[in-house]
Amino acid sequence: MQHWAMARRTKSAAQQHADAVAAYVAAGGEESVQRVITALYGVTKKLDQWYARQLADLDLTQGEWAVVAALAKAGEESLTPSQLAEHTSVAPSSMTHRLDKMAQRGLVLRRPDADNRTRTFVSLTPEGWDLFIQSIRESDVVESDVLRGLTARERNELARLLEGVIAHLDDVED
Amino acid sequence: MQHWAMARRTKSAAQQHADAVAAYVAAGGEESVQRVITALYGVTKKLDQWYARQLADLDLTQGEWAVVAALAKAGEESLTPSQLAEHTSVAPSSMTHRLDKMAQRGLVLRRPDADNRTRTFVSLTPEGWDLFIQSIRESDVVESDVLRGLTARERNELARLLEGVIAHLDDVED
DNA sequence: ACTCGAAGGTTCGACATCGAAAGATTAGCA
DNA sequence: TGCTAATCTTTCGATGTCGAACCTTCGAGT
Repeated sequence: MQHWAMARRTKSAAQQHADAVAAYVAAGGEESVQRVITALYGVTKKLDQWYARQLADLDLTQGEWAVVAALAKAGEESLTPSQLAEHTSVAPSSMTHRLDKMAQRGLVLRRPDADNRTRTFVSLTPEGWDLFIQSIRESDVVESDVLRGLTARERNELARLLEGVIAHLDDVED
Repeated sequence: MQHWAMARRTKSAAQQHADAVAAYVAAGGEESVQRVITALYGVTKKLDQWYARQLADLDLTQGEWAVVAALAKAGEESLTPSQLAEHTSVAPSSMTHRLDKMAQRGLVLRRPDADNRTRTFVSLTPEGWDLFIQSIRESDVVESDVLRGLTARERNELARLLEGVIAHLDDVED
């Protein structure tokens, strides 16, 4: 048996995680910190891969989905293109063409602000809402699957800890 | 006091998290799942914003950093452009120009494989390693700051739970 | 009322990324 | 050996994103 036969095997997610943490710690990172941060990105990477496939099925871009989700989270309130750019981490100039495409497809609606004519309001159409709801339901299945290694108790504990991190997020130096 | 005076205020990270979970649950997602997944992305979003600033200081692209990190994780072994594309979630064709730029800058080194002349090995130069180590040390400071809302015990518990999720990641249907 | 600076959205040129196809090499097999 | 399929990298045309400049409109101060 030749050693290189195994050298090119695909590594498990756990092994990749361990390798990454080892590299970060070797470079001077603190272990408990790197374990958490690396694990966080390990999980989101796997989720992102699945989302990419789901979005391809819906013929949606990652960025277009971000717009739908941001508008859905805003509920009844409309958002401006600038606010959408901020929420979806993109340059305002990029939002113009994105909204053009989405409006043409009937997912969003642009409406001028009567009080301030430099401003434009964007909102979800019923089709946009349908897309959002359908997507969330499909995602929920996979997300549950990703978390199935945890008991209900552990899942709640995980949520509690992460929300504890979020609670202090605004205090972090920008 | 007018109600709209507060309507445009920037929301706290915790409030944004709560809004997002509410929207997902309203759309049919299961609450405990959505709390975890949403919190996960809430934390990484904040981290991504900080990384973006740090990378801008180093005059590095997100994608270029991903290449440096992937090579560092591989340790002494070299990786091929295809493997790098796989690891950094990018099309192989995109890797060509990226490596061109990085090689010209002296961060990576392209070396032909003597055994298989269609293949090319890529490795970090000493300058690339320096960049990696410097970056990790700077990141570690902010990452620690992000996690400072947790006690040492909680941080270990968080790492344990996330690693539990990762352990089952390979079983998830692709 | 007038001016000037700020804010919001869009246009523009430059560049990164993508998928498809090409080019080169290797491995399998008759 | 010779043929074919597979693998790996690169090239190419199309598209999305970015930062800067531009245009319009609002608001504050005189």
